[in-house]
Amino acid sequence: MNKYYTITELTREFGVSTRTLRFYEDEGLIHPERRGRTRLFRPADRHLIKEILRGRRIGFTISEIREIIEVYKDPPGEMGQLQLLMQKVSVKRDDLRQKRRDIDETLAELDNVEEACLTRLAEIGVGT
Amino acid sequence: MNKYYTITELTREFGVSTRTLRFYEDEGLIHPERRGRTRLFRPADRHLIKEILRGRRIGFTISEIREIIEVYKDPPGEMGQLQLLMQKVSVKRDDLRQKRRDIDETLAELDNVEEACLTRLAEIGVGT
DNA sequence: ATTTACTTTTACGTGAAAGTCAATTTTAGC
DNA sequence: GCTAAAATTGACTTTCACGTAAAAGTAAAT
Repeated sequence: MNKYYTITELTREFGVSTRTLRFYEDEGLIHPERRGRTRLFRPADRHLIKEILRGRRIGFTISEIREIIEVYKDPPGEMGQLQLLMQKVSVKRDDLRQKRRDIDETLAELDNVEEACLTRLAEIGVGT
Repeated sequence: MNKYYTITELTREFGVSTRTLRFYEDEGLIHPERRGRTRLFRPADRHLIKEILRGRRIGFTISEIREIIEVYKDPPGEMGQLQLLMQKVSVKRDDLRQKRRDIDETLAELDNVEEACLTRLAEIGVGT
């Protein structure tokens, strides 16, 4: 047992290229095992990839993602580092909340666009 | 009356560079007036910039933003175009909803990180 | 008149995040 | 054991969204 995934299985599941996953490894985001030179991805890697892609979708940079991952791996033991981290968390939180507002506003605008479309369609529809 | 803004006024207000605003003009997102060669921004331009930056924050590309702006300027009169547009709107909406979920999940994770930090701080605090 | 503070255009540069291509292995299926 | 499919590395290329530097024009204040 102890399931392994090949790289292409994961590229298919997540809709990314092999280059992308290798890139993430080069960048130190994931550390798949090896059998010879071939990468073997464990469920934990798969899960991590999922989180990386989520971070990517909301606009985190690779190094921001790496930073978060490393905090999970080993949270800083030193006082100053901890405080710095907490500041960053706070900034990120504000950033994400702003993004949420932006999204909500944009969703509302999309509703407007759609309504305008429907109106237009009705006009045209009647005319023909 | 009829207020004008200079380019640096706006860069200061929005925290972007002059290069950015000129770039947006090159890309056809804004069309400030001119006195001689100097750009004069009207309130409408200012408002548009605000929307551009909002689009940017949630990860729209320049051409996506341009597309939205042009829809506002003149909504397509042709049936096929309208339907295409509505499809795009629908896709965008799904995309934004996904992003909102991503954000909520990440906010929850940030809470975890913060709690871990606080726990750590307490441990260290007690020890010293 | 000169300084100071902006503003302009043109053009090349940059960093992030991959994409693409080529030239080898490696592995799996028979 | 062979061959086709899959995986590897490495180098080069691309796209996006500006940054940066140079050279020059404008405008108001001193």
